[in-house]
Amino acid sequence: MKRTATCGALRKEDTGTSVILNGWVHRNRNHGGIHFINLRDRYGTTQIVIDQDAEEALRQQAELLKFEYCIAVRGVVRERPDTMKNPAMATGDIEVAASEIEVLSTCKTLPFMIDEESDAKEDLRLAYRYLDLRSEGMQRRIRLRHEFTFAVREYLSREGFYEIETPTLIKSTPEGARDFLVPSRVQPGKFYALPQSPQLFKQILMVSGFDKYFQIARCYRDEDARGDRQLEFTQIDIEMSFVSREDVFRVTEGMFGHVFEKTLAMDLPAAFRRITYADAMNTYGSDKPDLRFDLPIVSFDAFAQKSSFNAFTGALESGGCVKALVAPGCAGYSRKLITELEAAARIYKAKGMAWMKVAAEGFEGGVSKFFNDSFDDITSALNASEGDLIVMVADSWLITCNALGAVRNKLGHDLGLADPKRFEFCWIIDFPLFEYQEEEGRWAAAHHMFSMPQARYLDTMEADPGSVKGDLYDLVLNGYEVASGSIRIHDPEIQKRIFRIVGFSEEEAEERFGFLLNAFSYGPPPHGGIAPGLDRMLMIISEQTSIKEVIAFPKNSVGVSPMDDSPSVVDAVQLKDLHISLDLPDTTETD
RNA sequence: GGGGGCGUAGCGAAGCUGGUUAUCGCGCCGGCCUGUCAAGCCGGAGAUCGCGGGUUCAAUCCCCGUCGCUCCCGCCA
Repeated sequence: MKRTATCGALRKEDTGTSVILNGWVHRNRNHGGIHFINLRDRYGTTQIVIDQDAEEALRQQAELLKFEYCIAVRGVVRERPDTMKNPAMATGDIEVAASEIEVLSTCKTLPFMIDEESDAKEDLRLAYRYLDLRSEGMQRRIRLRHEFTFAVREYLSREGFYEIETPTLIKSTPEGARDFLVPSRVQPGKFYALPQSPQLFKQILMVSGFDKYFQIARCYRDEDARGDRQLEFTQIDIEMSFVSREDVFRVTEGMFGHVFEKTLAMDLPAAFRRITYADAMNTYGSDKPDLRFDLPIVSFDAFAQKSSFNAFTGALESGGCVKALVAPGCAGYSRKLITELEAAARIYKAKGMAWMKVAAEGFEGGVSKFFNDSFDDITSALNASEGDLIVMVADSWLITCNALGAVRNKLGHDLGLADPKRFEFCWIIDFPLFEYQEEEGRWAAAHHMFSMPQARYLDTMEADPGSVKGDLYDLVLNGYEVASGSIRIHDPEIQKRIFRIVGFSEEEAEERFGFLLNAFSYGPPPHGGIAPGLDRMLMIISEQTSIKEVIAFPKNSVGVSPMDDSPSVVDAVQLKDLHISLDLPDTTETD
């Protein structure tokens, strides 16, 4: 019995039609005389009825149907009596009166119920992912993922971009994240790496003249997972020639505008807000600020300076800073709640968090005695009023920013200021090009070595690497970094200078990136690009906090796929073919 | 590498400053039931309380170790 309609299709207008439906038994309700089955497929759910006057054989058959049996039903569409309509169901005006049922396959007792969202533990869901994917929530998110990538392809193709595939077996480049390695059988002792991104290849495609490129590209990074990070993930990789940052921004904004309209029926602003890295850190304590709420961080240096509070003056003397954050209406916070806020600050290495409550006539509690002299000046500088809680951190600039940024995020969350239905994009620009590696005592590329320094720093780059801003940018959405990109270096002389600053010898550069540098000696065009993370983006717009919810077959937090049990031990024969011998730690099980 | 949380029937949870037969909901099995849509009612089966060791007259509960999962810090050019 091949289906003539899907389980989401039938409406009042189909009354009287004879149909065949195929699907899974979602619910089965037997009332003795009358029998209801909710039949489910990708498209929806339709109520099947076996009436009291149906043939005895059919009624007995219905009795035997269990959860998730895959069945075919022949029947006639009929409108439900008015009082029996279900407005919560798309097909709730009708039902199908069954005349024949065929069991296509049976189903064992389920390890967990197929509900809208499963409440089973994640590992169990992943072990039975094929069942978990039947849930309404997973079905909806996988469909959203399809629609999203479809809209991306639609927009970029229309803008003249070519989708070009790049290899997934490539040369290992030790910079950046750890590579996943793939041994070569034919070349004993040699390894391919899986790409961390198509970075070098897309730049080479620019040299080849494909001046607008994109790819929905799988990337691999052998680093520990996080809620928003998976060791295997997908990015929308984009690169363009003869462009400036403005062109990359325009395409990205246009693309997401199109995608949000198509997938969420939502209008985005034509251009996204821009914040410099320094401003983002100073005001929001993060280079990926959540702009759905304000809660700005304010400098407290001036008040700290003239106070007699040693923890603050000490931080200033050692070159640090003091910053404050107003928690609106939180003067009633208990010691316990304040300690929880402090814990958020401590995660990011703050040694402590000072606080005081704003009362009508002065500060109360915590460190108030040091600052009551400046009550009016402080409340006006911080825009604080009675009933607020002021929290402060004194430390190095970076620790202070990060710590208060964490407190800000916690407050935004706890006070319900972060509306999950709002999507606040912003560009973070003017990133430093280099960062100093304390342990190694050298400068390193903050992003990667192929990003262009901004023109005004070209003369002073070697003299003061720390001050150099790159033509680098991130796209941030609701507190997550969702894309990162830059204008690349196409001038071999500038590239050589960058290598020198990060302590990369010409031999080393030649060994690792020789093919790229060589390509760049054959008329490379100026170019730049960006790479939005598809999974993370989908996670945010589907209001999830785990990236696993938008990936059909994700790995768990330790890189295992409980369904197919990868990674796994392999045959000695396979290893021998690959010229590999194992040197395992004692504790490792090898089955 | 480090820190927090969790592990009790097929699933989700409760219990535990140590004490008879380990509780509840869902699912499963049997019965009843003519309009439900998380159907309802009655009955039943199902748990070496993650694993190992220790303390104790007595351990699901306390202690030590270990394994697994989960979130976070580090890491992620």
